[in-house]
Amino acid sequence: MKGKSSIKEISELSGVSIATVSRVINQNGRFSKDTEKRVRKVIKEMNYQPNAVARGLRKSKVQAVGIIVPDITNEFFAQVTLNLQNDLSKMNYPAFICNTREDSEIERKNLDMLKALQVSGLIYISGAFSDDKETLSVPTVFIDRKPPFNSSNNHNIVLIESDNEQGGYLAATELLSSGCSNIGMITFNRSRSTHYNRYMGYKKALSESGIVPDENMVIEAENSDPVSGYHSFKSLIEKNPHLDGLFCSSDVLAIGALQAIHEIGMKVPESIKLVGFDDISTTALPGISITTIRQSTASFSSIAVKILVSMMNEVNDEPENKQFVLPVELIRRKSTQMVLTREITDEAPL
Amino acid sequence: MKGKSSIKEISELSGVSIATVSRVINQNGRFSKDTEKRVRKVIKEMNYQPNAVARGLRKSKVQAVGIIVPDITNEFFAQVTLNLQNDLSKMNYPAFICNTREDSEIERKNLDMLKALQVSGLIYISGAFSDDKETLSVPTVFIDRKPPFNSSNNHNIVLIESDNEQGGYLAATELLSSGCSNIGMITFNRSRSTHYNRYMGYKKALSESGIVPDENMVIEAENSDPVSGYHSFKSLIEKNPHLDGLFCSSDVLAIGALQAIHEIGMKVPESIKLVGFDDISTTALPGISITTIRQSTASFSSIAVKILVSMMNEVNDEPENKQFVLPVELIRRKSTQMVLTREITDEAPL
DNA sequence: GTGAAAGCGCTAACAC
DNA sequence: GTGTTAGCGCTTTCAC
Repeated sequence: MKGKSSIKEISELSGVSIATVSRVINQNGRFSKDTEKRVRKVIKEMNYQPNAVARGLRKSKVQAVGIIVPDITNEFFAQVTLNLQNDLSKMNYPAFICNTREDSEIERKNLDMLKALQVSGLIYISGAFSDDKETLSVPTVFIDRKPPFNSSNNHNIVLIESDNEQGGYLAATELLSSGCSNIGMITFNRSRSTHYNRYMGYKKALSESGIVPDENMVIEAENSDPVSGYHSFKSLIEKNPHLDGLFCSSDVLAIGALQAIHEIGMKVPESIKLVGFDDISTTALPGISITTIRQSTASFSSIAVKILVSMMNEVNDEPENKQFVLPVELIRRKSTQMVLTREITDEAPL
Repeated sequence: MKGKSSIKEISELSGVSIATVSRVINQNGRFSKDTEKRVRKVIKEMNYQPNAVARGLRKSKVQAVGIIVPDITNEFFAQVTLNLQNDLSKMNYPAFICNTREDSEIERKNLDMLKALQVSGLIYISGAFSDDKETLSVPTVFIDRKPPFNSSNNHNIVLIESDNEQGGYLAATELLSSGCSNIGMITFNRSRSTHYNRYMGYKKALSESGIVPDENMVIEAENSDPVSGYHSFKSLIEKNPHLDGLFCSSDVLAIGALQAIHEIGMKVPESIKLVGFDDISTTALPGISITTIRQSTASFSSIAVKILVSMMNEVNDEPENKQFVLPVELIRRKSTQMVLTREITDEAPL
C-alpha cells in the first residue's frame, strides 16, 4: 500500500526478475503479454512508483527540466512559466523554476544546481546567458530573447520569439491611423533583441507614413516596471509637450505612463493615445483599457516543450538550429479609440 | 576543465581514496589539513561538482524541495514563491515549483512526481491538500492556509500565516475611523481559514463599534480575480445603495471593485472608501492608491525556509507542531483618506 | 521471453 | 587519519 516499494519487491511478488519488471515499466525489450499483465497488477496493488533518482543515476540524466526566468513577479513571465510548467507536467517532466533577477551570479549558481541535478533539458526565458564560453551540455530552448552568442559556437540553438518588429509596427500604425501625429516611445534596454526589434518596428511605421523618427521622442526606461514608465513619461512629455501618441515597449511601462498621463491632466484617448505590449491582465480592466500587442504565450510554451522533449528523447543530438517567430496580434481597446463626440468619458458606463 | 569528473577521478588525482574525498566535500569524518588542501585544489582545478543524483540515491533523498502553489500568475503568490526560491537557493536547495491551479488532480500528480524525485521537503502555499489519508512522508511547511486535516493525524505540522483576523479588523476599523457607516465586504471562499478569518475580523470591528453586521452587505466572490471583484461590487451596490465603505478580502478583488465604482459614477474616497488585502504593486500606483493590509511575505519565506531546512537536516523528525501567526500592517493610501475640502481630486499632482 | 550481473557516483560502516 | 567495500534502485548488456 505504501509507495515505498522497489523494483526488487515487485519482481519477487510477481515471480519474475527485476530485469523483466524494468522492461515492462519502460515498454522496451520483450516480454509476454501474460507477464506484463501480472507485473502491472502487482505494481498497481503495491502502488509502486519507480525511483526517478535511481533511474537518473543509471541514465546519467534525470527526467526533469530547468526553467530560467528573470522574474516571475512580472505577469508576462509568470504566464509563460505557468504554461511551460503545465505542458511539461503533461509529459511527465517536473520543472525547476529558477528566478535570476537578471543577476548573472544567480544565474550561474542556478545553472550549477541544475547541472548537479542532471536535468535533461533547459528552457531560458529572456535569459542573459552571459556565459559565452560555456557550451550547452543539455538540450536548451531559448524563449523571447536571442542569446548573445558569438555565432561560431552556435550549434544546436532553438529560439522561440514573437515577431517583435511586427508588434512595434502594428502599435505605431494603430496610433497613426487613429490620428496621432506626434508619437513617442518608451523602450527598455534596446541592447536586447526583444526590445530593439519593437523599436525598429515603431520607426519603420513612422518612416513609411512620411514621418522622420526623432530620437528625442524616444526614451529608454531604467527598469521594466510601472515606476520607470511613470518617470519616463514625465521626462518625455517635458521634452515633447505636443505628444499625442505613445507606444510603450511593455504593458508595465504603459501602466506607469498612464498614471503620469492622468496626473498631468491629460486624458486617454482624448488628448493622448496609448499602446502597450504583452496584453497582461491589468490592461484589460475596464477604466484602464489599454490597447496592446498580444504575444501568444501559449504557443511559446507548446512549441518549446514539444521541441525540447524531442531533443531530450531522441538520440538525435544533431544540430537542429531552429528559429521560430510567432505572429503577434493587436488588441484594440479604448486607449486608441477615435474620439468623435463627447460620448466617451471616464464616467460613461461600459 | 569540464565539470564532468567524478569523485573517483578526484581521488586519483589527489592521491587519496574516494572516501577521503567524500569526507572533505561533506566536512564530516576526519582528515588532515594537508589532505584537505590537496583535495580542494584538485576539485577546484577540475571544476568538480558532486553528482547530486548519486548522492540522492545513496541517501534516499535529494537535496531539493517542492513548492506547491495555486497560481504564480497571482502577484501575491508569485512574490511568496520568489522569496522562497531565493532563500532556498541560498541554502543550496533548488526548488521545484508546482502550480496546481487549485486542481486536486494536478496537485496529486505533482506530488507523485516530487515523491519520485525524492525531494527532501515540501512547502504548501495556500494548498488544498485534500488528501486527508495521505501521511506526509517528508518534512512539510504550510504557508497562508491551514490544511484541512482531521486533528487526529496532525503530528508534525508547521503552519505559517498572517494574522488574518487582525487584518480584517484593521481594515474595517480604518473604514470606520475615516467616517464610513455602511461598510460592505467582498470575501472569497470563506471555507478557507485565510478568508474566513479576515471576515471574522471585519465583523468584530463592526460589532465593537456598535454596528450589527449585516450578511446582506457581504458577498462572496466566485474567484480571486479583478473580474469577480467587479461583478461582486455591482451586485453589492445594487442591494446596498448607501454603501460608503468597502473591504475586499484581496487586492485583486479590490481592483475589480474599483473599476465598477468608477463606472457607476462613484468616487473614491469621496463617495466610498476602499480597503484591500495583500499590498500588491498595483494598489500602490498613483491614481489607484488603495489602502490595504500588507502581509510580510518576506517573513513567510524566511521562517518557512529556516524551519524546513532544520527539519530536513536534523534527524529530529520529532513532532514539532508549530504555528506562526505573523503581524499584518495597514498601509494607508488615498482610498481611505478623509475628505475635508476639495483639495483632493483626480487631477491633483502627487 | 527471461534472468544474472555489472555498474551509474556517492556515502557510511568498518577496518587498520 | 585514511582506505576498502557494500550497497542505494535502476537500466542494460549478455547469456540462454
